[in-house]
Amino acid sequence: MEKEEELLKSHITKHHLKATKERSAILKAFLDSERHVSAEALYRQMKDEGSTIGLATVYRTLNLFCSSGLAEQRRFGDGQARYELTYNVDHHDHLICKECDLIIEFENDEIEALQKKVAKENNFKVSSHRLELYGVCSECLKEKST
Amino acid sequence: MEKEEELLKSHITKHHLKATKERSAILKAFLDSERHVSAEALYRQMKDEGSTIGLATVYRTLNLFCSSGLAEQRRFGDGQARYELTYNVDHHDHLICKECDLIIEFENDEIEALQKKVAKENNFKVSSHRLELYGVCSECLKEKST
DNA sequence: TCTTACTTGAGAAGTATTATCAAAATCAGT
DNA sequence: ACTGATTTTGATAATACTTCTCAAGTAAGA
Repeated sequence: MEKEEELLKSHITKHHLKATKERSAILKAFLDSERHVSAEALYRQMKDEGSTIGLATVYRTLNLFCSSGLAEQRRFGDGQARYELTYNVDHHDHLICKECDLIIEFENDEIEALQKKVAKENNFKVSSHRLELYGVCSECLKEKST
Repeated sequence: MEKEEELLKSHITKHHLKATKERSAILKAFLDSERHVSAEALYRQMKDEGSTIGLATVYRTLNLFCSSGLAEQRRFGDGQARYELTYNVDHHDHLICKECDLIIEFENDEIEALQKKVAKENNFKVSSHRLELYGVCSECLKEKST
């Protein structure tokens, strides 16, 4: 059994929830999907492969992943929430291309350290943060110059 | 006439729009409101003071403020968009208390510089960015410990 | 196996925001 | 100030995304 599956199972047991085939199927599809997938996109992807699982269940299950620590919800400007696997993944931030929706992840320890400093100066206990840089990626910049 | 009023007027003239009493009233209320006000909150605030301006017009006008460079739209996790005056205000980021919704603004040039560096390394042309730290403010921390 | 409690799919409902449209208001040119 | 063209307005419908509701189905534990 994969580690993600184990984590989900332990969360399910701990909270007196139930292991269902729908949840396994959605986890499998989620692990298979591209990072930053939306509920709608995951639903379509599964449907195209013959699944009959409803959209509401996909939403419910993605939220379950978030509460079990497997995933995190992100929102980048466009209305849709996106979900990304965070288990065993270091914290990172995002560069988002407004032309082609490319999302690049990056890590920067110096920025993290400065954030901690700012929080301390304001007597804040920070539980999460997000940093997003919006702009145009190199590919789209090339296209624009032609 | 205040500077903000002038800026709005020049945007209106430039784009062949019309100066209306509704727009003046909303601008006045906006300048008077707390920072990071939502459309709904601004609408209620005005209504409570006797205004009969519709919610749709408040939304439209806040968007107008954004395109004229007076304001910027922000989204902090909860579904609502918030608007903040940006004219003559330096760029800044936010600390958000999840307990009491307190929002603290801060500026940090070192972080800004590091962001530029990251963008450069990824050949990104950044047009905007946002950094938000979510957590618990000092007041709420105090309350929790009692 | 039985019972209880959780989960499911379908569609209704909710939330935040934008679109539609007829009536009213503003602007530019006289 | 008058007029006509164009924009703006308020009310409400529509939209987009997500959660809720509920009856029927299913898993877990005694």
